[in-house]
This record gives sequence, C-alpha cells and structure tokens, in this order.
Amino acid sequence: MVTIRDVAQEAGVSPATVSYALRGDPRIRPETAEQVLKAARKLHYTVNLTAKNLRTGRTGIIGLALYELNLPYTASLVSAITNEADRRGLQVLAQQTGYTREGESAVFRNVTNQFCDGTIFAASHLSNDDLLTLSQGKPIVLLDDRTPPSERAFDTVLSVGAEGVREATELLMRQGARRIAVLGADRMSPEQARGLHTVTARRLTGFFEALASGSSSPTDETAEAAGFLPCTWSSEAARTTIIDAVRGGARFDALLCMTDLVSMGAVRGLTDCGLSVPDDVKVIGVDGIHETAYTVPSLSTVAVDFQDLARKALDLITSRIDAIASGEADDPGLPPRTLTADFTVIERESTGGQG
Amino acid sequence: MVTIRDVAQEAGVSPATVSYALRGDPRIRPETAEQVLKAARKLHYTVNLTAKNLRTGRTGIIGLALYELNLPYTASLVSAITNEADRRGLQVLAQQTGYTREGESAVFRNVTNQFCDGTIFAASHLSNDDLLTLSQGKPIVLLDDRTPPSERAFDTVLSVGAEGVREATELLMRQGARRIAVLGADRMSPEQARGLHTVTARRLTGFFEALASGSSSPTDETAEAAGFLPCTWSSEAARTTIIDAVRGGARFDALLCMTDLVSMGAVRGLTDCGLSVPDDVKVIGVDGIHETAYTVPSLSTVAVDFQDLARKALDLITSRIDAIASGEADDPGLPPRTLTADFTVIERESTGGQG
DNA sequence: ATGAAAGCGCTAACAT
DNA sequence: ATGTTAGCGCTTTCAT
Repeated sequence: MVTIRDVAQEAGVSPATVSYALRGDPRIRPETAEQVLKAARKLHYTVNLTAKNLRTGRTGIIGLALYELNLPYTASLVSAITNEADRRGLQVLAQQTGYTREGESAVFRNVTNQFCDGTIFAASHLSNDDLLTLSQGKPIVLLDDRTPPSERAFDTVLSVGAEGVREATELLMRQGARRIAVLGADRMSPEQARGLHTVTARRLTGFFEALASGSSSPTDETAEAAGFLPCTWSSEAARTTIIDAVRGGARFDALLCMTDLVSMGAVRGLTDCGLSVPDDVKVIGVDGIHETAYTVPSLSTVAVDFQDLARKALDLITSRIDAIASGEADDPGLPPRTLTADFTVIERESTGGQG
Repeated sequence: MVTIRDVAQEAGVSPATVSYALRGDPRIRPETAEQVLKAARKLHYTVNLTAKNLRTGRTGIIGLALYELNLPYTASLVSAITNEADRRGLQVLAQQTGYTREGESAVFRNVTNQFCDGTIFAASHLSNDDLLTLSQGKPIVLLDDRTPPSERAFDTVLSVGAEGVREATELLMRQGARRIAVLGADRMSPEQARGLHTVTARRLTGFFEALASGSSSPTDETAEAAGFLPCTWSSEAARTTIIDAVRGGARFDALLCMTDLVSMGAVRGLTDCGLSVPDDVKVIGVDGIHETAYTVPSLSTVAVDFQDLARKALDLITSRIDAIASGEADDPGLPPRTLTADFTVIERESTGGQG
C-alpha cells in the first residue's frame, strides 16, 4: 500500500505538506502542490479512508435502514439515495430491519453506530426516545415519520400524503367512480385521519377531502366511500382481501389502493373473480413503481419523485452532520424539519386511460 | 466517546486486557474477563470499528457492484446478499455502475478500494486484466462471469444457465408449443452458443438441447425454433420488439424470454396486439422475480434461488479474504472457482398452468 | 511556506 | 495471566 509518506518522499516534502497539497490547501505554493500531485499520480496513491476517518471522526458513509430491501418501492429508494449520495461523494450502507423492533435496534447497534455518520431510517417500532438513545448523538432522518408534527424529534421527509391521494381520488371521480373502496387501510373517520399522522392517515385525509369537495361541486352525481378493506401492503394480502370482499358481496366501482403492490394484488384478485379493470372496477395506487407501466392493464398511480425524495433526505442529513462536525455538539441547533417529496399522478389503463 | 482506555480504567486493568477480554481471548482469566465485560456494559462501550480497521486492515464491508439497483432482479440480489452478510457479521455497500465502463471502474476507485475487503461484481465492460489492475489485490467474485471457463481469472457464481432453460423449454413443449421464439437474445447457432459463455449463450444452449432431445423422443409432433427476437432485458424493449414482430408477421406459439422483465413486456406487447397468453402464445421467463406471481396472467419462470446464490458468493469471497488475511499474499492460492446457484421451474398461467 | 510531532482508538508482539 | 509498547495512515496544531 502506498501511503502519504511514500508520496512525501517521492516529492521531496513532508507528509504534512502532502496532506495539505492533496486537499488544495492555499498555504502550499502552487509549484510544490504540483510536485506532490505528480508524485501521487506516479505512485497511484489513494487516501486510506480508514485512517482519515479515524483522524477526522467521519466515515462518509450514510446508513439506510429499511424494513425490507426486496420490494420495488424500497429498491427505488435505495437506488435514488445511492445515486444522490454518490453525487455528493458519500456511500450508502443499506440494511433491512425486517419490520421488527429487534431488527431495527440491531441496525443501530451493529451498523449505524459503527460505520455511519448518520442514518436515513424508516421507523416502525421505535419511539423517538428509543431512537434518541440508539442514535448516540448521530443524526437521523426519518422516512415518513408518524409522530404528530408538534412532537417530532427528528428531521423527516414525507412521501405521498393527502395532496397526492386527493388528486388520485379526484381522477377516479372524474372517470365516473361513484362507490370508491379503500384497499390497504383500516376504517377511519375524517377526524381520526386528521388526528393521526401515519402514512395511511395522511392519505385518507386526501381521500376524504376529495369526497367532500366533490359533493359540493355541481356534478350530477356524487361519489361516496364504499368501505375500507384493510390488508398489509403486499400483493398477496391485497389479492386475498379483494377475493374475500367480492365473494362477501362488497359493492364498489373503484378501488383506492394505498400502494402499487396493493393495486397489483387487487387487479389480480379482481381478475380471479371475473371482474374487469377498468370496466367493472377502476383501480389506482400510490408509489409509482416501475412495473405498474407494464402490467395488464397498466396501473394508474401517484408516483413519488424518488430523486427529489433522495435529495431532500440527503440535504437534511448532511446539514446535521456538518453542524455536528463544526462543533455544535450540545447545541440545540436547528429544530426538526419536515420536507415533502414531489409527486406526479400518472393516468393509465386501470382508471380508463391509455396504456 | 467511550474508549477501551475508559473501560480499562473502570475495570482496573490495562487496555490490552480489555481488548483481549472483549474478544474472548482464552488467555484472560474468566473473572477478569467478567470484570471487563461489566465495566464495558456499564459505560455503554462499543468498539470503534474505524480504529479497529486501521489496525487490522479489514473493514468487514463487502462491496456489491451491480449495473442498476432499481430492478427486481438486482433488488433480490441486494436483499439476499445483505441478509447473508448480516448473518456472518459483515456489511454490504451496494453500488450501481450504470452499464458503463467508466461507472464500473469508478466503483473500484471510490468504493471498493477504500471501504471494502472484497467485491461481488456483475461485470460487463471490464476485462479480467482491467479487474486485476483495479482490484489492487482485493478479492473479487463475479456474478455470471462471461469469460470461458478455461480463462477464468476470478471466482464466479452463475445464475440460471443451460439446465434451467432446458427445463423451461421442455415445459413449453409439454404444453403443446411447436414454434418457440426466443425473446431477448441475438440469433446464435447451437455451436456458437456452446462456444460463448455469456448468460444468453448458456441459456440458449439449454434451449437447443431441449429442442434436440425433443425431436428424438416419440412424440407425434416436434417443436422448432421460430426465430430470435433480440432486445435488451427491459419490459419496454420487450414490449416494442414483440409488437413489431407480430405486426411484421412473425409466427410463434410460445416465447422463451431471457428474463422475467422481458416476459412481462412480452405479455404486455402481445396483449396490445390482441393476442392472448397462454391461449395464443405461451410465455416463460427466467429469474423468479416476485412480481411474476401477481401479473395477469401469472408468469411461469425459472426462479433463481437467491439465498443459495448469496451464500455461494459470500463463501467464495470470505474464503479469499481469509486467505489473504492469513498472509498468503503473493501465494498462487486456490484456483478460480465456479459455482452455480440452484433454481426451480415455476409453472404458472402463462404456460397454461394454474395461477 | 513548510516541517515536526502528537495523537485518533485499537490490536498484537513482546515483555514481565 | 496481564501489562507495555509500538504502530496502522492520516490530519492538525504548533514551530520554524
């Protein structure tokens, strides 16, 4: 391994000068710097980040802890965040927590606290207090934090919420839906939805808003909620839930699905029951995963702008890391910030649009 | 930050003793070790991996360089490899190279050589010589290495090849297919296929084998190759290729698709042309990505056993890392090894089976 | 403008 | 059975 000393010797200067020159410190005379650079290139020198990190206390690695890596949505997240990190000269260590409290805290113990300057985290079982303890003072950015805005303890970036789902619901109504069932959410009143801050609650708020404003508009007919069909956000759960619902006599002409995986399962279940999408039932989902474009029928969706989300998450975390590095350890610092990722409603065949 | 010295002081021993005790070195008396452990717990001590790494020259991080992270197949790879690494106390740094030579070598320069003890790599543009230079002596395990077995310079684990595709083709024939077109592969003779060692060539070899053995069996009719429809392995490319082929008068009653994403696009394209799967055309793919179970119709596939693949890749790389650590630097060491991941043929609706 | 020197926290000879 | 010591490669005062 070629070290800074080798370069120093080659260039006829001291290791300190090499260190400065390599990072473009203005104190080094241009000609000297040039010598150093030449020597470094000649010897194929690369910094040893481990040594640098030991010295500086930073690793340049951002942890990314998600419930599961093998899902189209999380794969998009990993991809977008890795790209954006790369652009900033950072690395990403992705972990899966497996929906368990144990898995989540293990990630902090074994990974974040060891390797990472900070962590982007989709929490499910850990409270803010748990996180405060586990994070050991390192920054955390939450993905879709579910604590009420007033009680937030961490920066967070939110994916599609009320606004996106309101537009989705309006699209369904515009296409003639009159009885819209919600798939993938527990029954909730508009008041409850507004009081809670889970992803589901935020999305349902948009659903209720659309319904409410629709009924006050001068359309001849008006749409109504045709019930809640709770299920986990997997295609399998969605499929069986829909089959049971249809066999149980549920009546709806449209399905608002909480995610795209749910809408894929829904279409599959509807097909199993001999129902046609979009003729008998219109379907829309949320997330904007890639495969929605190629299913039969193609699926309408509220697509998260993953690049925007990644950018926001990294802005948030790097600003915290920098703040800590510049010695604001016990400083109260910036208050927790909440950012929302952009989205686009994509209209496809499942709501009666073009493929 | 609490260091090994703090623990030493608390336990009334030397830092070295703490280091030994913490790693269960038998030289330390049990009672002493107990004292140390208690002190460490009391102070919430955790090793500083950066320091440990600087000292030992290992990081416990495995690089994973794939052309693209946001694909169902690669997401499965990331997930399985991360899980398996976790089980072995290792971390995974996933990177996307973006199909470019530049991206591939950048990963080595910026990531692997800095952070990783070794890299699991899906190469496309780099030659063995390039890799030898870039790897700087750190182990590399290739995914689906395309160099001929006799010229292999690295360990590799192969995904589905001839065997899996032979079984897939046989399934198609058993279901009555007589004119099987191949989607996602360039035209190739059986001899060419056997001489090349790309994923495509290995798979085509299986296709030709099935065709050849089928014609010598006592079936009344015999299947034949109905042409090659080259396209990249994306749903979009598959879809447009199929549409063009059908409009151009191509005649086939079955499609052997090189990947599942290709078969998803194929079904979509066939549907666009008013053809039905499996009635008009039977379709099978390769990979075993999750979403094939929920499409309409559900897709038959040759499913890679991702866990098995991950296990094999990590066995390979850890054995190399350990060999290097135990001082066999310039040793010729083990010759390059080739392992093949297990697979299962899954029969679903697209070949006329159950959903 | 550059160099000397002191560590960052840990491990592994080597000494006791 | 445990302690002393010498670094791993780098950055960063502090001298010169």
